[in-house]
Amino acid sequence: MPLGFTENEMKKIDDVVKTRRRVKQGDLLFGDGDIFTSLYAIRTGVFKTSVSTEDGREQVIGFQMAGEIVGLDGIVNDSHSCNAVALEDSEVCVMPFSNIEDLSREFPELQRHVHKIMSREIVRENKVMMLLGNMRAEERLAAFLLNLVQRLHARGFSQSEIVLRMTREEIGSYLGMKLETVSRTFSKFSDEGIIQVKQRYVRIIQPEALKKIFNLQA
Amino acid sequence: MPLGFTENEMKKIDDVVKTRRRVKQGDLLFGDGDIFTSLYAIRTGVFKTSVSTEDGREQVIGFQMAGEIVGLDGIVNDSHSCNAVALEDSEVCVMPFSNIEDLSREFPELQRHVHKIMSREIVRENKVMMLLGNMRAEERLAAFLLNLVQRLHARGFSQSEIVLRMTREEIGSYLGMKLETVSRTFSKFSDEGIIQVKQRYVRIIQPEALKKIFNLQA
DNA sequence: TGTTAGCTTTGACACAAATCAAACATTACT
DNA sequence: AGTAATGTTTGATTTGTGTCAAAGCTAACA
Repeated sequence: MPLGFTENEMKKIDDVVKTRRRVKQGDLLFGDGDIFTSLYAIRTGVFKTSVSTEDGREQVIGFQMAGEIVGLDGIVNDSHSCNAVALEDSEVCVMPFSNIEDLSREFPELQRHVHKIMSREIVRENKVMMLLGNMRAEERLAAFLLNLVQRLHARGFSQSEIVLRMTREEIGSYLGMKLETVSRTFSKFSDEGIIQVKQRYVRIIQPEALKKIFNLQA
Repeated sequence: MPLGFTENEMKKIDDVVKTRRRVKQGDLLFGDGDIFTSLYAIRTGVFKTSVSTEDGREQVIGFQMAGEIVGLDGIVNDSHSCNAVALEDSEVCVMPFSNIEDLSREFPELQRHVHKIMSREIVRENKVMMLLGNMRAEERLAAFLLNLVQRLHARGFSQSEIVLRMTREEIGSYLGMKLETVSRTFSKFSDEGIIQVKQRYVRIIQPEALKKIFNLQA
C-alpha cells in the first residue's frame, strides 16, 4: 500500500482491510455469476482464476499469490465472470469495493494505486496473449517458470526452487497446451540439464538457458 | 458517458474531452515506451493495439472502434507498453489522465464509470485468452466475426455486412493463427454457404451456423 | 498397512495448422 | 493508364502438438 498518510488517514484505510476470510484448498473464493461486492487481497496461499465454456472446458486465466488482488472482473457488471479457487489453504482480506471507491475519492494516492492495480492486470494479460498467440510449447513453459520464480523470489523465496501448487493440467490450461505436452516439456528441459523435476518440485539449474528459450523465439 | 449531472458539472466534464486529435491511416496514436499522459476515446475510425517481441513478432491485442477507450496499459508505469495504430483515418478525444483522476474524485458516477471501463477490458481479455488457449481455427474466426458484427450493429451498421479494416495477417495475429489459415477458414465458411467473402467485404448469411461453430466447441 | 484415487510420465499414432511456394487480385503511385 | 507494391488465395508438404493408451508414482484414507 502507498505511503504518505497521516495516522488518522491510515486508520481509515486500515478499516477497509480489516475483514479476513479463510479459504480451504479447493474451495471457491468467488464463482462465475456471483454478485460482486469486494476485491480480495491475498494474504497467504495461492489461487487460480479461470473461465469455463458451456461444454465444460476450463481456461485458467492466472495464478495469484500473496499481495496480489483478485476480483477486478466483477466491477463491470456487478457480478463476477470468472472463478477463483484456492490451490492451498489461504487467507484473503475482503475489501468492499464501495469502501475503496469512497476512500479513493478522499485520498488521491489511494486512487492512483487502484488505477495502477487494474492497469497492471491489463498489461499482464497482454503478455499472456502474446504467449498464447505466438509462442511454442517450450517458450511458454520457460516463460511460466521464469515468471513464477521471479514472483516467488520477490516474496523472499528461493531464486531456483519451486514447489508447484498446481497440476500439470492447470499449467497446461493456463499455457494453452495439454497436460501431456506440459509433462513432456518438463522432461525435455530436465534431460537437457536446464531444470530438475520431481513431480511438483522444480529446481532451476540454468536460468539463462530458460531465458534464452524464452527470448530466442523461432 | 454517465448521466445525472448538473449543467455546471457537465461543463467540467466536457472540458476534459475537448482536445481532439486526428490520426491518419497507418499512423501511431501512441507506441510502446511512449510516456503516458492521456487516455483516448475513439470518435471515428478503427485502431489496432499490439505488442511486439524483440525478434519482431507482433501480437495484436485488440481492434478498437468508435466509443471505445485506448491507453489503459500506460497507467501502471506511466509509459505505454503497446502500440496503437489507426487502421483508417481516425479521430480521438485526448483525455489527460490527471484531469480524469481529479474529476472522478469530485463525481462518484464518473469514478464508477472509469472503473467499469478498466474492468470491462480485463473481462474482454479473459475471453480472448479462452479463445487463444482452447479453441480451434474455425471457432476463433467464428467468434471474431460474431463479435465484430455485434459491435458494428450496436453502432448502427448492418447486422450482416462487414468491411474489414484489417488484413488477414492482422486477424491471424489477433487470433493466434497464420494468415493462410485465416484465408482458408474464410474460404471454408464461404464454401459451406455460411458467409460470402470478397477480399475485405464479408456478408454473414447464416449467423446461427457461426454461433453453432462457436458454441459447439470440440 | 494395504488399497484406492488422483496425478504424472512415456509411447505410438493422428491430425490441425504451419511452412513453403506460386499465382492472382487490388490498391497506390508515377 | 501502366507499373510496382501489397495483400489474398490456393496447393503440396511438413511438423508440433493433440489424442489414445498404459504403466508408474504419490498421497490419502480405511
